[in-house]
Amino acid sequence: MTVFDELKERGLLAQLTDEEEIKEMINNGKAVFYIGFDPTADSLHVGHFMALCLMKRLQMAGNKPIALIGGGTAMIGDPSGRSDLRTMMTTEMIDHNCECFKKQMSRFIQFGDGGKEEEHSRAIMVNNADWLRNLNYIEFIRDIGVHFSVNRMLTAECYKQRMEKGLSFLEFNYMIMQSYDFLQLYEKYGCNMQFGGDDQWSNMLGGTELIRRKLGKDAYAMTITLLLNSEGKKMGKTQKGAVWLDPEKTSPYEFYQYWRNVADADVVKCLKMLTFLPLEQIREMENWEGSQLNQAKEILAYELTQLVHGTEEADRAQESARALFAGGNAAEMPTCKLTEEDFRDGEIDILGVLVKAGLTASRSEARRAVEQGGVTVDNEKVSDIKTSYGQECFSGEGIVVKRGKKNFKRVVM
RNA sequence: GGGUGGAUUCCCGAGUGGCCAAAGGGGACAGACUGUAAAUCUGCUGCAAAUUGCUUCGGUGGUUCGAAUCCACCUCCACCCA
Repeated sequence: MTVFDELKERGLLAQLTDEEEIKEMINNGKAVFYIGFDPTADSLHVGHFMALCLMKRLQMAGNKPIALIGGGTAMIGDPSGRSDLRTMMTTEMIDHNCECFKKQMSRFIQFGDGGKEEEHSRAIMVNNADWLRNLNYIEFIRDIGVHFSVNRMLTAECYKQRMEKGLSFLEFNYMIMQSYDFLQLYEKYGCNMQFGGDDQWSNMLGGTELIRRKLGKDAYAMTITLLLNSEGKKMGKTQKGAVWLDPEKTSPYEFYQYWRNVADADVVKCLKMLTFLPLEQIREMENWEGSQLNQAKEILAYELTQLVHGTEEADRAQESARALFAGGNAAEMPTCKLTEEDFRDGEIDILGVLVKAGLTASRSEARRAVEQGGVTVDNEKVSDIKTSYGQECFSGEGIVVKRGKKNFKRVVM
């Protein structure tokens, strides 16, 4: 099966400028493509992960990836899919985030050192801060700005949405910056394709048009389907925020649990779009129903955790989850350590334990959880908010505190 | 630059002198039912030493016994005119 067919079958392709041409190029390893990542946070998230997987798939087919870090575009902020102005980030923050991105990306994609001997498909990483931050305004608008029609830009979906809520001139320029990136990469590295999330479509078209007008050359763009759940919301978000790839921000266990808990309707889609499991195997799972789907969820969770955090972490996460939900006691469990200071007169009450363990945000919330019967200690329901524990309870194995069905913490001293 | 309408708790949105920690909805969380799913029903949703106290309604200052609510100035946003 060719890469193109595989991508298509997995439901990853959304919009393409020229299907035949793109097919031919990527199937034969002739593409030099780029995907841009704006460093708006200090870790990559699931959305980026999809893009990285796409990069990997194309790289395996012999195409050359360019990972573009948007140290310049992040200074502006992409208005696409946003209902309001992004908070402006300082240059220091952006640069810090760029560093974090670089580290994380190197885990997924093989980068070359730019040496002459290396194979064509080694990836390169560039930062658009290098050419965007020092632009000369007058020169730039004469040279590049002249090729953009405001009338046309305003009809782009991403701006249309903002016509209601307001759009600043700063953000309005985002599309031009991104288009300019494409032009730069085309000239410097012969980059002939751009891939990205479907919300980037208009920005990407801006680039292909700019290249045509400026150089008279053809360049292509293709978007990947946004990963939406059955309710039409972006996946990879929890109420606490995004599901991060950084283990410090989202632990492997939490990461595993996120996927373990996806809705029935979304499992197969996720398997197809996010994992590298062979399609035949996934097709088989498509016929699974009812509680059998639970198995598919376990596979999904394991596969993804492995891809992101490695086999060892995936095993540990899976083991913990199995043990905990089977009612047993797991060796591997998120653990919290108490210190002398947490005790008053040698004791700590249940509310204190919940807060310390990070299972509730405040004592009030802890109180509510207990009052509603949502708290268990070593599988015994705690119903009195005044319940207290002496230091000796936390020695050795400690105690396992559970809030709700899915939040566990071992508490030791 | 001129005019008009706005800013309320996670979000939407009521409230226009005390009965307001602030209606209603959404979301989140917890319970029942389940399959660590969905749907449904119930509870709950500022903080705390908890029948009470404290902090909150864009910001600062003021009027008042008492302000989310009235006044002044400021900041930000949308719309109309230039």
